[in-house]
Amino acid sequence: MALFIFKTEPSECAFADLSPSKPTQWDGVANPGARAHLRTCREGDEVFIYHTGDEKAIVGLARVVGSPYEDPKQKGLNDAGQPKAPVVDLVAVKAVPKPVSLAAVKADAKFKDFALVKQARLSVMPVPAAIEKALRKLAGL
DNA sequence: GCCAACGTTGGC
DNA sequence: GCCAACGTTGGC
Repeated sequence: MALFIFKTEPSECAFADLSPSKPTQWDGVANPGARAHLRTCREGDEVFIYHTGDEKAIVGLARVVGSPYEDPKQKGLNDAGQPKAPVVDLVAVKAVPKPVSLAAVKADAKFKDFALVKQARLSVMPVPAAIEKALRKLAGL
């Protein structure tokens, strides 16, 4: 079971907009690297929702429902025969007890190679197994 | 197929 | 509001 981080503008699709029961389609991912990560999502994977903008913090935990599929608004396959614009459905699990700010992640040397601080403009990324525990702990999970 | 110019994201 | 990072586009 994998853990991911999805970044979002809270004004676009905030964690609070996700429902615990009715899956929300997570679309609009354009960056090729982010899309590649999105294609690796599987049923039951967990997703930290990170708010950009003024908050800059991991605020919630969600869960992947089903498998990635083609964005109905952008159909088509890439060269590898995969959906060109993959989307996944998410349901809310819960708000994290302790939001993890970007500043807190940056301040901890354990996370210095983490994509969240290293790679700008990546809106979907996996959380490496090596730091998963530390990140969960920071979030109070 | 290279690379300069441009656009967008997102932190500061 | 600025600017660094980085993807994309288009001229050659």
